[in-house]
Amino acid sequence: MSRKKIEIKSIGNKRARDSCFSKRRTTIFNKAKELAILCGARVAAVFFSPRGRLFSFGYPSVSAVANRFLADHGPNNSTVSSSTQVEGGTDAVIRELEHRERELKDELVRASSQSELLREAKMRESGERMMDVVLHGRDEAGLNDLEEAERLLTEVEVIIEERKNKMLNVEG
Amino acid sequence: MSRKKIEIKSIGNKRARDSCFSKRRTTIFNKAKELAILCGARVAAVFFSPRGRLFSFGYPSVSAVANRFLADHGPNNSTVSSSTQVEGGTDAVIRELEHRERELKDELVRASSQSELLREAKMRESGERMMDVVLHGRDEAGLNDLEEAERLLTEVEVIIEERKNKMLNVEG
DNA sequence: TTTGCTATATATAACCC
DNA sequence: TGGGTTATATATAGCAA
Repeated sequence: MSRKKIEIKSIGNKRARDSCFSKRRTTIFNKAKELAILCGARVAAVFFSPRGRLFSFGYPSVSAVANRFLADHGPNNSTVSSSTQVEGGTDAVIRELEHRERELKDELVRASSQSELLREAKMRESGERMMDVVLHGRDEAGLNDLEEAERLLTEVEVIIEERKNKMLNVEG
Repeated sequence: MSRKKIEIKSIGNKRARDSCFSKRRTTIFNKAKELAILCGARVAAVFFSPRGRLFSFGYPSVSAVANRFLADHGPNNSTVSSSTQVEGGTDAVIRELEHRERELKDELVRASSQSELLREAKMRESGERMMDVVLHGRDEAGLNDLEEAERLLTEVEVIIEERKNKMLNVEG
């Protein structure tokens, strides 16, 4: 696409393939972010590299978008979307999700205002519980546990994003 | 970016915003597809338009990519739904998707038969590192650490969602 | 919502590190 | 894996339909 136009077919050379993936992935994630900011959209992207490594990008976060996606395409909902089109609606579902998201954000604000130590202690505790639930998949783990784990995830993800942004601001 | 360079900030004009979303989304999905073909990667992208409509793209499908999380990191399998090709989805398209999904599930079952202990160990290790980075906010934690933490978060989030969905299926 | 147009802005292949 | 360079290939803002 520059010194030479290439066919869109599998790249044989391993080095070239990996390099291509790395560069294009970066570009696509950047473009996804631009799209989100420019248009007020929510985006999530999950890529597996040729070597099987996972890369993801989300705005405002992968989980926020994933939650909404799963709600639309949940277990009891056999709707099928094409890559360029989607069937209508479920405005009610979307409204509910947005409401839930707002609650989560409020919760975040409250959490952020707490003392760092308390927050850290609570989080570590929750984190351990979360990893336990996730890893062992105990059947006794109820919805509440899972939802609590989700809340923690959201919180952690936001913190990570903040750290990353701060870092990028400093570096860029 | 053409007749004029624009700032990356929310576009006020509604018509312009929608148009921009439509064009850029198409481009990004195309680039994601190119990446997948060129590099043999698996990609999934889920976008919500400014108006709240869902657009998704996956190669080979959104569900295949989502399921790969589970195959790699958890004893889960489930249906998220799928997206594919283009154009008006009809029964034929749906049947094809369902068929493909079944194949992918079989593939997943095989993948899941690998040592769970190894997976668990790897994940716990990653989880501990993540919590450490997040809680202590070590400045030495570079972008790579944060991005790794993000990757883990995404994985965990998917697992939790699946557990929740499974639970909801059983209970309700 | 999407498409066509066209002058620019970006992305990127091939090559280095 | 990223990071840099340079000559091209693409993407795209602004308008119009």
